[in-house]
Amino acid sequence: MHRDTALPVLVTAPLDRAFHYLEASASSAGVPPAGTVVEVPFGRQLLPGVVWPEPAEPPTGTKLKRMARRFDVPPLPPTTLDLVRDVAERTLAPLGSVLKLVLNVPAALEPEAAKLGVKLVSPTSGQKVTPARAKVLAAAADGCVWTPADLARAAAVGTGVVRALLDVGSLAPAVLPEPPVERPDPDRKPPILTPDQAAAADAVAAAATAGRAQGFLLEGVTGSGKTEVYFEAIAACLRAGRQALVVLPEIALTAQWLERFEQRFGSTPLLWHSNLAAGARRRHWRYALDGRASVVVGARSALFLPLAELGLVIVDEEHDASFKQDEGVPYHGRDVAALRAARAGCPLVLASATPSLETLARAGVVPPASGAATLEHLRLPDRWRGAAPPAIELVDLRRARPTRGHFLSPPLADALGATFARGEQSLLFLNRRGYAPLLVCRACGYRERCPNCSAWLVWHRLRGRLLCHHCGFSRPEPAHCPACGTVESLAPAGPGVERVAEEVQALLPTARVAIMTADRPGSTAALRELVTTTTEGGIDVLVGTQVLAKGHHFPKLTLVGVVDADLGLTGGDPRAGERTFQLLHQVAGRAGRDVLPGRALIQTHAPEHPALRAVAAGSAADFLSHEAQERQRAGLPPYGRLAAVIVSGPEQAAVSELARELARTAPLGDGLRVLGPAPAPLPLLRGRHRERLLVMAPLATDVAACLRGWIAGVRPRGRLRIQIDPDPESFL
DNA sequence: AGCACGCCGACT
DNA sequence: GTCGGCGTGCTC
Repeated sequence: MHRDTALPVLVTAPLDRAFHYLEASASSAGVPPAGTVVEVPFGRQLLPGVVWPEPAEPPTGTKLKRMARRFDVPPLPPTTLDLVRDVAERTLAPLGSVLKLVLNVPAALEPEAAKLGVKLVSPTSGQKVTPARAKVLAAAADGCVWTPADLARAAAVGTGVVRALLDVGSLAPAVLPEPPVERPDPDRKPPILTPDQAAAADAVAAAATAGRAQGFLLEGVTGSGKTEVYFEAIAACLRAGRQALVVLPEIALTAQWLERFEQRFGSTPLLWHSNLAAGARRRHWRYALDGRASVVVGARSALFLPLAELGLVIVDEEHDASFKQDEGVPYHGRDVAALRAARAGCPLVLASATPSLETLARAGVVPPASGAATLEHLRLPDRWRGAAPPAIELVDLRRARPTRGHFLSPPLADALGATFARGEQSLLFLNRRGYAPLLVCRACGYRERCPNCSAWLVWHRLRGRLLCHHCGFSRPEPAHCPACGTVESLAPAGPGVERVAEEVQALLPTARVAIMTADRPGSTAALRELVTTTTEGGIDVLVGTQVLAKGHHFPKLTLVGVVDADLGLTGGDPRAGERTFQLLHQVAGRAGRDVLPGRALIQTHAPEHPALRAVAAGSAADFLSHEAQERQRAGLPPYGRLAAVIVSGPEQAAVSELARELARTAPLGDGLRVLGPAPAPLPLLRGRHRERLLVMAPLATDVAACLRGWIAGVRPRGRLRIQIDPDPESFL
């Protein structure tokens, strides 16, 4: 007879501490270890949570509640609990919010409903055996448990026949065994590597085999064969009996990528992304935890899968801005990957053709931020199969002007015509959805703006609507000016992809032109189909946004046109130049990936901008060292710390007042500086006014701790919110 | 995050 | 007289 033990439980609510509970049932086997996944009554709801390792004093004078149940899954590994702590610490998010990222798989915790199949009982149970029934009985003669649908298909009959045999008792219900999880085979088809690839692969593989916590920057241009390198590192990790995790931008997770994996390893890896069906989600989460998953490939949320035997972490396209989460817990996938690898004591590979300045500094390519470089720099200098890099030219729009109301300069229009005439494909890149970024009244100058945001309404002509790209507000396109009433006076200003596609179609009436954006309705399937059509040569000119930059390989694509290279350079983002370089380099690299030589034309009003000159020269070295110097001088990341504090609320005056109060109470010392408040980049967003303070500090300062203390002293009243991003990537 | 409690304005 | 707005505080 022993007393109930009180155990601290961290619940998936935005709270920063554990609460105490009595064990689910006193008779259950042993005290649940830390990491045990439980369900507890919290307030008047039931929430999932984990038994938390930090011993804390149970509350006095309160009657403890009892846990509702223990879920039938293995305890979360200690490294996952460490990760929750690490991420909460760095992002200033409550522990419970981070835990929610791990446990955000409600179905995975529930016991699986046993799937029922059918199996043969007695082939000669005396019933009348029709030819169709005979076929089913023959198919089921192997004694295996079949799903009714599979059995009917194998016998080439309808499912009705199977049902009938169940009724007469020739077949009986039986529990379907779980399908075995495919294991990628590390020795299935090792590729022939170039000497550079082999050297890089050996370095990472050695670290994976030894279980060494070592970081690598794998740098190589598009087509240089980075994927083959980390496939070999994955193979080494598999041979060592550990799990490998590959994270890539959601959009780069394509069928092509999976095919390459399957060719190398003979089976597909475990997938993890936001559109996963509920059943697959459940299975994959459990396989990650129970060790049946040996290779997981996913978007940034895969970083929170509870992999117990992690032996390798790879971040592909590590520079990609989509690794940064801006809502909820503001984490950066690249940093979380580093934390995971460090906690697991395993190698980390950051791969990119255009690494971020942060990563270049850690690899010592530009001066390291503090002390020595920590990443080993692996380079793949050549394009795979010797394909030549595209010839990149800047088109100065101040000289080569498009005609009024058009957006393609004469050189780009000519190149499009010539490419089409040769039967080759072109790609036009413009990071702007819709037909035109705004409508202007020719009579009175009125412009349609969003009622909830400081933004113009974008005209989507194909949908016949005006849309706000920030809050989703939409209204039908007006027939007359809402201000002065003039009919048919609203004129589009500036280009979107729809308008550029229209211009191409007018220029090349017989060309097959398609628009590719990520937001199209029914996007995933439609997008995949468009990629297939294009690969097969069914499209001549593809006009699209950012989605075009990633992952696809179109053999006949030889011309890339960038309609407006200056879009990303406006605004005060200190990373604007770096971003522009990375994006344009990647887009230009889409041209001529196969035997045909590629060409890229980049239209700009600022051909002298260092980022654009670097793209044109195909060399980043000068630009990056210049960029590094600038950041060093300004004390910006990676040479200093930067955090954003955004105050928002429905009333401008209250927002201003709170922002000023924050500025007044800002902690001084430790070299910490607070700039602002100033209007945030979008001063009105979703009906909320926003002001921003920027915090800058030397690397040595624990900015998270300073922010914690500072914000704790200020109570936001009413509907005011204080939002902290300890590492703002985009400044929205 | 939920969810209750509690305190003030316009209705059957 | 009550219904319901949301500001405030708590959850073992």
